[in-house]
Amino acid sequence: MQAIRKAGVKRIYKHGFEAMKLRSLAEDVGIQAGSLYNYIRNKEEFLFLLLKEVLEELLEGLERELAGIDDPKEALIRFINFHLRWHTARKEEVFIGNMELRSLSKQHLQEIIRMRTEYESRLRRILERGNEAGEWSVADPQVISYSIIASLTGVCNWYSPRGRLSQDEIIAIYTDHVLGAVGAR
Amino acid sequence: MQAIRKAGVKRIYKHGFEAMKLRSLAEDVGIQAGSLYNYIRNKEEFLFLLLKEVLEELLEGLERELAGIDDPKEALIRFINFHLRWHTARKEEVFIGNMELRSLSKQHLQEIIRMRTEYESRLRRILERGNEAGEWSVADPQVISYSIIASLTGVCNWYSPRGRLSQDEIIAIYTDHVLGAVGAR
Amino acid sequence: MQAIRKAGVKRIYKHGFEAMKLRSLAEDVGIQAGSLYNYIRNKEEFLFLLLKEVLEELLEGLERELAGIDDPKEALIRFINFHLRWHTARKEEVFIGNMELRSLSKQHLQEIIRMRTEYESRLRRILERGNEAGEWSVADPQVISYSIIASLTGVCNWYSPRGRLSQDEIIAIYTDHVLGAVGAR
Amino acid sequence: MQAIRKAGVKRIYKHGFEAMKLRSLAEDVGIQAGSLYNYIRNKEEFLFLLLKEVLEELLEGLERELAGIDDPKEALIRFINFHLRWHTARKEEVFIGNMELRSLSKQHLQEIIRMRTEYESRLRRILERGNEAGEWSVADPQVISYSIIASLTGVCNWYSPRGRLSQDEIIAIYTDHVLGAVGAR
DNA sequence: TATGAATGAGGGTTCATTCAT
DNA sequence: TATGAATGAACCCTCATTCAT
Repeated sequence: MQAIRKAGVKRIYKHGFEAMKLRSLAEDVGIQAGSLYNYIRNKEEFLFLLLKEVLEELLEGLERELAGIDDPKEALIRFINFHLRWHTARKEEVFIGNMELRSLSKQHLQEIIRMRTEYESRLRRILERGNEAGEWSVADPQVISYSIIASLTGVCNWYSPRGRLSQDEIIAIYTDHVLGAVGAR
Repeated sequence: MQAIRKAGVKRIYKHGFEAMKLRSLAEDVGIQAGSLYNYIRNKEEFLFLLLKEVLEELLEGLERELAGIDDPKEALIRFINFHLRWHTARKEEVFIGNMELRSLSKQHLQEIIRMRTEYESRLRRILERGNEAGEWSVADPQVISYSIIASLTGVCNWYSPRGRLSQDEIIAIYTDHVLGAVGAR
Repeated sequence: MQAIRKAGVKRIYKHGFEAMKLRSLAEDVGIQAGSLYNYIRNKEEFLFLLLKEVLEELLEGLERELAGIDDPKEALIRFINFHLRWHTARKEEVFIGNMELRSLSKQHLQEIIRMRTEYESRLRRILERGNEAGEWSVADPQVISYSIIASLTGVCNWYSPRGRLSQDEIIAIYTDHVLGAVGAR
Repeated sequence: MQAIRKAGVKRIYKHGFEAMKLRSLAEDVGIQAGSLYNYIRNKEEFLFLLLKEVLEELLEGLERELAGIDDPKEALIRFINFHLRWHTARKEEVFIGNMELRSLSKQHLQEIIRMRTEYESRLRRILERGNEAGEWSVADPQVISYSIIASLTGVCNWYSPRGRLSQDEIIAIYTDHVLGAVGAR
């Protein structure tokens, strides 16, 4: 099953979910297409479970990262750090999570959206707490949280482990950038 | 033909390019599927022409917006303004341009990428000119240009003409945000 | 379309509806399987339309046969005559109508059942009118109408145009049999 | 094994033999599909054995019912009685025996047909003996035997233990009906 | 006897595309 | 330019059946 998951992520990342043929996926793991159905109920649900698992791990990871952190600036820095690390390390899964939502059923889409919203709201609350603490003065925490997340997530469009910049360098650049944007440099 | 274009944009935006059936597209404009081929060569080329036209207008628009502007800060402000105005006004086409690249043939993809890169490079050069002019000090203009564009483009994921914020308010928020980020507030 | 219908009846009669492959049906009429879908919406609906048309013609035929007949005995004789003629002449379609109901969707099944019930009720009413007119005395017109119809319909299990008995001989035998059964010989 | 038989009869009666999935059948008796093959050789043979057993019991039952009866009228009455009792009590198995013959292999079909023919011939011989004894005068014993059996068997299309009529009432109606038909009321 | 994973052969259906009219 | 019937290649999914454990 883990092999199917892995092969699925690779294929979906490369060709898109609709273009991924179950026959090819099966071939990747060395079984017949029909045998896949011992592990998945259907193609759409397979995608859903993939995305759900990613989001669950993402949420848990963030939870752990922010546990016990009260200072808003420290929290923001950790958020940036965590988000970038995650979105470079598991770039493929993240990419799928942004691209293939349209292939989900209505029900499944709702659940995924719910989890994403929950994740995003963590950043919004950090920004709000910073406002309250006088750490910075962000005019519209909602919009700015979207802006920051979009900006950070964009990294997985061009990041490569063999690229010019290391993870740490990227994190440094973005951290400085975002802190400047909220006025907390 | 313009009717086909319009219907195409709507359908692709709503369900994705692969999920858009030519039969449905034909129905939208009141003809039979076969008749579409009097206007398009095939489905993939239809997508390509759509995207190309959008990018051409985008590039021309930016050209006009920045014509004769030498001051980097002024240029940056105008870039933000233009990009947001465009990405809220023609949100659907922009969205497609970000999502459906995978459905293009290799050749067509290259051409689209080239145009996108050209567009992005305008912002990078603005950032570089600001560095040279001492207007700000952006550590990595390449990365920061990606960051800014991702952040601005993200607006089309949530913007609605009937939403809480007007175009102008959104522009104000983002302009302040980005200027802060580069240290030119 | 009529060719498809004809080929469909033959195949369903011979191998059963579930066993009829659309590929074979298409082959029978000299087209590809996919082309069938220019004429039918899906396999199940094809069956439904087949059965519905048969039943419509059956009902219309009976209507015409009994039009203006008041005498119950005369009506009964005509019913027997009509039913047998129909069930020998269009034996295959009738057979399908009795065998393949289980392959219909709930909705379609209901509609077919409704038409069958309507047909059966004609005989029941003839029996009732005979009771009222003192022509005969049938204890339970409902049950007896079922019994008569089952008995007559059974003919299509063994009838063959090249068999020992002609249509007319069969009709004579059954007419005498049924009249005796209701006590009107 | 008896559990499988029972579950099989139920499923086949309800959805038809082709529509009965071995997976469902296995689920009904609380095992996996593969385990069924410890009890059956394959799906088709399972059906055959089902039908054969039913017909064997039917034949034996009739044998016992008619043993030592010489009088044709008495024999006819007993035949009607037996057939109806059987076809109401074991309606589901009988129904299958009439509907699912097409799913049998050629060999198996022949054997089943042989048994059915044997059963039917008992009635034909009763009618013939009645003719010889001057008890009645049936023009075509072959056809009339088919007619009577079809009429009686039809009862399992509408009979319900909780219906308007009891088994005994139904038997009374049919007996009177058939005796009238052969002219022996 | 039971499991459960695997097989492999389709089966219905879809859909971009073609082409004679 | 429009039609509509046809193509043909695939695709997802099903299911009886097998077999190592």
